[in-house]
Amino acid sequence: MRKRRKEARPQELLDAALEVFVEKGFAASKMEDVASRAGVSKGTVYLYFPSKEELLKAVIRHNLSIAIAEGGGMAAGYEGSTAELLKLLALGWWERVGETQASGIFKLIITEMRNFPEFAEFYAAEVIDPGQRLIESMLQRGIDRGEFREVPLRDTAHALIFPMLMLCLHKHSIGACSAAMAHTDPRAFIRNHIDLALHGLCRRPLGH
Amino acid sequence: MRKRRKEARPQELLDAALEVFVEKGFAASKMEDVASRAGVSKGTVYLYFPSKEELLKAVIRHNLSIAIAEGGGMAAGYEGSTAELLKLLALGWWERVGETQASGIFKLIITEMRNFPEFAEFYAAEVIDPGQRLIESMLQRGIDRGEFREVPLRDTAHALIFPMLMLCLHKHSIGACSAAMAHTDPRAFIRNHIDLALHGLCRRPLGH
Amino acid sequence: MRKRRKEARPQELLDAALEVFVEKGFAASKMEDVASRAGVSKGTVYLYFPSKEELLKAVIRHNLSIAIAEGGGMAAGYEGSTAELLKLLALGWWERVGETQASGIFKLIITEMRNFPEFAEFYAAEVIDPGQRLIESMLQRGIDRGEFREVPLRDTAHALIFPMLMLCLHKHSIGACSAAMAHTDPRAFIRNHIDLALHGLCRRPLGH
Amino acid sequence: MRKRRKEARPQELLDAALEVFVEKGFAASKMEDVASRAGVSKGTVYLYFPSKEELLKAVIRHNLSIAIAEGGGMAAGYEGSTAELLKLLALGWWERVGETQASGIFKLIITEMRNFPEFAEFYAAEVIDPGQRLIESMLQRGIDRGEFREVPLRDTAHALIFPMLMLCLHKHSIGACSAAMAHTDPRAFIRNHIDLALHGLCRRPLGH
DNA sequence: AATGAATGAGTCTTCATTCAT
DNA sequence: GATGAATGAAGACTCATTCAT
Repeated sequence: MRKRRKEARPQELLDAALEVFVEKGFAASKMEDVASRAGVSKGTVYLYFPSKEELLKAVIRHNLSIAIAEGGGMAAGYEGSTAELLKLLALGWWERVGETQASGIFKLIITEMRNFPEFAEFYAAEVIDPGQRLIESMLQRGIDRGEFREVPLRDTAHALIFPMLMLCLHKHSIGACSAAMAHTDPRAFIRNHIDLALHGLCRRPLGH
Repeated sequence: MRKRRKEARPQELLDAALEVFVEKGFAASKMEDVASRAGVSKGTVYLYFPSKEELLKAVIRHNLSIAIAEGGGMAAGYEGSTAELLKLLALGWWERVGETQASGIFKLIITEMRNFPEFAEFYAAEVIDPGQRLIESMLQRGIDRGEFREVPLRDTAHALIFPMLMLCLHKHSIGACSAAMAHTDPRAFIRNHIDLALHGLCRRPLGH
Repeated sequence: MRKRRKEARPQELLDAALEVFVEKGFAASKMEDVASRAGVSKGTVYLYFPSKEELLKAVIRHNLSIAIAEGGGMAAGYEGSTAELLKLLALGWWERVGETQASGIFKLIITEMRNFPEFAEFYAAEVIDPGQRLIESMLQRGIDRGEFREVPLRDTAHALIFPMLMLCLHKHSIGACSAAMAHTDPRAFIRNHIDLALHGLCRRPLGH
Repeated sequence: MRKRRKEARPQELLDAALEVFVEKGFAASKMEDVASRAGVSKGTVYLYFPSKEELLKAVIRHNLSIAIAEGGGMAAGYEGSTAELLKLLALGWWERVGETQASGIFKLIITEMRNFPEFAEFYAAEVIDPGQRLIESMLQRGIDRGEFREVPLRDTAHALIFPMLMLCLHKHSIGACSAAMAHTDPRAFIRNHIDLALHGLCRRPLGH
């Protein structure tokens, strides 16, 4: 237990740090809050991360990896309709990222990117580009297979992704303030959002 | 430099504060930065706002008023098709809010809402509710006039609004980091987004 | 009226300053408080006194002069018993100093002397010394006339003066906090104090 | 210098704070002065007291407790003459309070009471009342035993106490400015003060 | 002379970071 | 490895003082 604990420390600290950073924002977060949320003392954090800033970077690297890893893979080798695939992808991503604490990473990124422009590069290269390429390739697949009409790939990809991100942001801002304001059913929203887009994408009316 | 401009000062300070707060985040912003961006000294800010927190509140109140004021009005008395109206509304809002500094307010709101939950109430009552009701009423108009198919009003309204907000956030986070990452043409994106949604909304294929 | 006002300014400012300084202490007093209590604006104070410190010095000089002026004179040429003279002197001083705002000067002196040791010299030379000499000469008069027994002049003078000063301090500290704690009847206290000193507590001389 | 002395720190800080506050006055005292007089750095004070004002309150509570504790007790069970008892009490109190740093508390109280009226209540209830009752009961004892003539208890108690307090104030104001002005022999003064009160100035009761 | 907007030095207070235990 | 007392740089805020009007 002691031993296991020790090896789990960095992970526990990253989780605690993510929570605190997302909740308060990086600048307003205190190392002591991170420490106590992880159940250790102030000094201990410094045994694993040399500074607050490095902790932030580690938090971002770690959680973006998760988001990235969850994004890929699903699409490859899928046989069914692209419409179905898009819906599966969106709901799967939500389940594996949006519903976990890792979803907060997007709030963090948006908040802190201007203070740490070094993230921009990393984020663009590792998250935006692959994500965009993934969606664009799926749109292209739909177009190629005659499912979708011709649409501008980039803007349409964004139009598909943005509401998903907003859902994450919403959850960690106003949605965290009171139950009343939280989205009652994010999955229903996602289904509707994809439906709407698909209706708009498809050459002919979808059957319902 | 000692100019006497008591009347213009509050506005200048609010503008400077918005810029700084959006850029750095509230906690990481220094009052002195706000002051110098407004061309005054540290102490002067306190002649007009009693504390950093009150300055934030004033910034939010002021800029949300702007966003609200721009949102309403346009729809009333419009005679044309709802599709056209939606598109006009979206582009008009972008022009009058999205393209101005006031667009940063949404980043600020999302960032700071958990630290100042009092904003949540205000924001929900004064921005989200009216905005949502506006969009929902337009959707209903489209449905009533036989332009749109039946859709869930709330989720669809969100699906329409979220990409607009993301555009604002984008502009003030990654979009501000380098020209390369800025959205090359937000208006084209909006047109495409609304097009896509309208395609999805309309009972029959739109003519192009 | 305008003209008269102008000439009265310094006096009005000194009075206002004394009140504020005695109430809050010098360091905690704001020039603006002094100004507004005198019914003028911040800048005006500086037309009459070059700095807060100089204002303090002026306040002290001015009010000590009053206390000094009231102290002397009365004794000279008095014909009656020294006991009577002492009582008259004490009550007269209370009436002319203790009951006026000028009584606060002693609180101010005691409070600020260590911060402005330059006052010590002035105070010692202009107030303590003359006051002590006055009382001592009266005690000597009583002894010379066979009214009083031989007592140590200096300590006895202090023993006579200290309660008078404490009465001033009391009035401006705890006595100012609530009516309940104010001395109900300072004159009765003074009469008793002098009586006690003159009379003695004991029915007959104690054996030592 | 990083010593680990959590236990002794509060006491050291209270002592340093008393000195500084008495010397400069509360408002003019800097936390850093308190810290350095206690041999620690600025930040350390805040590990033990949450604000300057709370530090003041703690200083006052702590030192008044001392003054109170020293005041009581002595009188109970004394068998000798009341005159002797009064003298013992006065000299004992001076030795245990007046000669220590704690004597400064009276200057602090008088100075700050109007700024912190909450002290007034505490001070009245815990110091003035008990002190007065103690002296009054001793006067009553003297009267009951035929040692003293009938005197007004309250005013006479004040007349006995006030010079003792003035001695404290004197020590921390003018007495601290130069050796020349310090009371050369406070004990002699006290002895004389009590003697005077006990004895009376006059050879025989004055006729009125 | 009088005003009060503006300034910026000075203080309180916080918190990332260090290091003796 | 873990702790938490201690540090001191940094930032919010105040207010004596100045000066254009």
